[in-house]
Amino acid sequence: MNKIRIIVIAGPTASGKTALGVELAKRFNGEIVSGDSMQIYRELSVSTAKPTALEMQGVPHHLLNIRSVRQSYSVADFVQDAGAAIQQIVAGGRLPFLVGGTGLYIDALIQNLDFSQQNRDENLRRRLAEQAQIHGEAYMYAQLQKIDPQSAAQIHPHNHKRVLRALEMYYATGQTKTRQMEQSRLNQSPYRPLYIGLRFSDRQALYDRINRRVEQMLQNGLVEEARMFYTSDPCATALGAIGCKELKPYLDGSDTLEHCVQVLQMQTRRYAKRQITWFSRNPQMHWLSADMPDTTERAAELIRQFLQEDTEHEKQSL
RNA sequence: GCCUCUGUAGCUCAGUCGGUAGAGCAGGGGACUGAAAAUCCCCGUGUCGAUGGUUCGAUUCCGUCCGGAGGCA
Repeated sequence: MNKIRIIVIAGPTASGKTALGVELAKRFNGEIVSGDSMQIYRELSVSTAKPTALEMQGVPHHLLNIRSVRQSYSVADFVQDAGAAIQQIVAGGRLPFLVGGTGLYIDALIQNLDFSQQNRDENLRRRLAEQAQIHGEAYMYAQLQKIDPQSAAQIHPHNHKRVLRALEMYYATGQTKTRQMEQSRLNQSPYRPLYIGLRFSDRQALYDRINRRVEQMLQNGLVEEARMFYTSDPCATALGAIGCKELKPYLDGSDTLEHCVQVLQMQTRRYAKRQITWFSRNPQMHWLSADMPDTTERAAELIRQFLQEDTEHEKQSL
């Protein structure tokens, strides 16, 4: 069975992924699947720099606005939703482009990590959190060390969220996280990806863009969006989004707008740094300078080669 | 003009009873399998404002100068 060809466009926030993705999709008869954990939310548009209808230029986009801020969402949902969207695109004879900055989502999809096991249990999670309250986090970590010493060794004792998650995985299924991950890795990926990454040789140039984009968001109605957001009963997932939470002190009247904006810019810069770290470890990434005039041409050339190689590969296997 | 306080990391400041210095924040690096825009880990050399003096030795004590803040005229 032939693998599905997919173009992945990754990079830190504000690096120009959206524009590049649209331009390339137009040239190669493509459609876009958003690889972004927050643009799925209808109520978050300005703060997530979600592409506007104008920016989309008629290119179909999948997985935008598919949830309300009240609904949680996770990698598992994404792998399923994105997989379905890609099937649909391919069935229509078009080339899928996965464009986004959520490294975990992208890797989980392309590597076909297995989330089919029912190892998630909200009630269990709540009980574990209560246990942690009563006995302390160190106690929970010790528990994990006994049950699954391998993952305990990989998780820092202070990373409570992951310690509890590893315990949840075990208690929900009777199998350790280590074991489940081993099995998940055995999965064959149905995809044949071409990774294109956008980067800046000068970190400051990226930071300048981030700072300016936040200013632009304010002009586009960021404060209003944040105000609405907090009246919409947002779930924990949405509450983690960068954008609204930094403006909360201003909305509450406990800080100035100016200072909140500075914090927002700072948080966005840090987020970009984490994204860079994540994508840097992908050995298959083809890095292009985001601020060069010929970036689109170089990306197009990579895709041409990629599609060509793939065709030859298919001929050989016939 | 006089008096007082002050000048130490990018910022806010500790500190050294004289043996060349350390916190917070910022920043940098890293990890990452069901909240990932989340969560977590690691990283502190800087003409101690400048210049003379005392001293074996000065960022620390003394003098002068320069910058900043406040007070009195």
